[in-house]
Amino acid sequence: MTIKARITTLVTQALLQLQESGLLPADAVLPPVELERRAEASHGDFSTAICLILGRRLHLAAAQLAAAVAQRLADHPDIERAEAAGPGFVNLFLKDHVIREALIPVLDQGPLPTNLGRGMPVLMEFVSANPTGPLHVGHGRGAAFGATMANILSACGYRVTREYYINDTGLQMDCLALSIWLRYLGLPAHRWPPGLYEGDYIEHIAEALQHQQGMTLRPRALPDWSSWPEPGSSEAINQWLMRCQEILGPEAFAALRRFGREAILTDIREDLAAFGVVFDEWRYESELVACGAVDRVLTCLREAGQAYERDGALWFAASRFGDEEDRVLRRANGETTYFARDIAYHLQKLERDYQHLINVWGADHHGYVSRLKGALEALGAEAIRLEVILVQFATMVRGGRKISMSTRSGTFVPLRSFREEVGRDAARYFYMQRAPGQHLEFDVDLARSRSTDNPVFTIQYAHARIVRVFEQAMERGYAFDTRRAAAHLDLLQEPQEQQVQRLVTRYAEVLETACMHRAPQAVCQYLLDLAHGFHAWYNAHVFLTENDALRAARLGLCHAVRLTLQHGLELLGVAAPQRM
RNA sequence: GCCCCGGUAGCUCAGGGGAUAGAGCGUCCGCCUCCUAAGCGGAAGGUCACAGGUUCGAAUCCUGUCCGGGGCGCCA
Repeated sequence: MTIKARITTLVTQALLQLQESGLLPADAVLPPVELERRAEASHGDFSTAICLILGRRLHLAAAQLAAAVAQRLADHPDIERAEAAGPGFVNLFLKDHVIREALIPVLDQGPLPTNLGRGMPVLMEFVSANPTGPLHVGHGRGAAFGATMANILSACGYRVTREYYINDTGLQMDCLALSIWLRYLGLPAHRWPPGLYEGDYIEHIAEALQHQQGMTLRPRALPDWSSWPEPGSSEAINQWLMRCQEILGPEAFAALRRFGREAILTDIREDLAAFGVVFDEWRYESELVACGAVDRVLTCLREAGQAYERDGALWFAASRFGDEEDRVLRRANGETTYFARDIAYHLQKLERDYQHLINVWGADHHGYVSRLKGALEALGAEAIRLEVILVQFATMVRGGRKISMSTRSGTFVPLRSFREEVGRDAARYFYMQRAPGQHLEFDVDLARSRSTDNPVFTIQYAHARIVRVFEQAMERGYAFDTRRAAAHLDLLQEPQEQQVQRLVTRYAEVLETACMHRAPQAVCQYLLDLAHGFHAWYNAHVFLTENDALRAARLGLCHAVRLTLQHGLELLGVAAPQRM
């Protein structure tokens, strides 16, 4: 239990006592007590506006209520001082022993996991980039956010499964196969129909294909490209695809598609692993299609009267569920749309043993959310269990110049080169510094700087410094044990070490806040605060003093800080270096 | 045209009905005989875009306006 939860209970009990004593009406329904941490030291460790809220609801004088609450709490052994302030706030100052008692378990085991989630199984889907090319920096933000959020949920007692959904059916995969084949046959890209995939990676895959298959996918006579449909025409891609499939035959074409898919997935997997992002499940859309799940969904929607035929296509009545217009499920050519397959996928997700689903999507999908939820509702599924977190795009700034990212503009900075440029640690941290729903401006130069300008460096440096302190202690023959440290924590009376102790014991609250609000940026901010608190302390006082008891206590607090930094950095996917 | 996100310190952004609005960077002034000065302390810096409204109380909620970013396919 966090200190905050404990004190919240105390305040609630005080209010109940006021009800018993008649100061508050016995039949009043008490709103949940909320405690605030305020920056202002004179506002104590916690402050609450509960009396203002009650005063308004029950038409009572808030200041008098606050005084009564403060009076009830003042004698509690955990409370140093309780005072009514301003128009009706109650400010609470904790006894030092409350902080110390919360600190002692951290000395032994590091920060303890909280149990907010009570083991609830959660499926978290993120990245899920189409296997048509390497990841770019836009995917990087989703990857960093998904991985970090999953870590935080997990640290807060949820049972999290991390899933990557592979969109490996549909037109885009056909285009990938065609692109590889054209490159393999040596046709220069400027003669391809526009909309196909170019780039070095296509060439590498074509080379690998040749390496593996030789020239077996080459027709006896090279196609006379000039007789193929004009690349610029609107139907060029479809016609080129048809010709390609005629030449290769369905099986070879399918094999080509799989080859391209696996090559790209291998690349994506390696890229993510190097970014510290690991998945538990990789699900193929093609398997969903193969097992008939998509067809079943279409049948169900039709039977439910929520789908109809028009212009040769099958439509979902999305407008009945708050969408602007109805949406196509199956095209006139018989192909199902991405939308139809995604309904099947999410229906299947809901049927698996998860109580809650979280999707991390790029902000460009925002219009898609209501449509998907509508379809799930139409099928009688609990769409409410699906939570979609939209991650806004990131802008890169290098040398004062913006490099804008957009799906359409085609300015893709590959995640790999970006990661190699700024380093994994800075990349992961900077991506998480801002709320997911906010546009992010990524300062590449700042992320690269190896100085105090850079928050991730400040934090890592604090960790490395503590490691160094312990090395020095060893060299001087000072033994360290946590029990001795725990026994002398009461000697830590300097303002900086008081501050650091409070920061350390606040960590669990920060995690719970970050978890509930889906706000990993709170962890970044906290770690920076803790690092600053530590550096200030380090600068003001010598830890390795001659005084055995004081030294033990200071080393103990150092140790707790280090374990907390390490824990937080691990959640963010950032290294906690031994030295710098 | 419709939809989403935003406008808070010079810059990048937290906060998102409650007290004197915060952090990092930048600027200015200080601090090493000492465990990493890759550090620390202090100062200056604000009409929370604008106008109405709700409220005992609005940066926060509502409406409108202006400005910026993004999205709107029988692609995925």
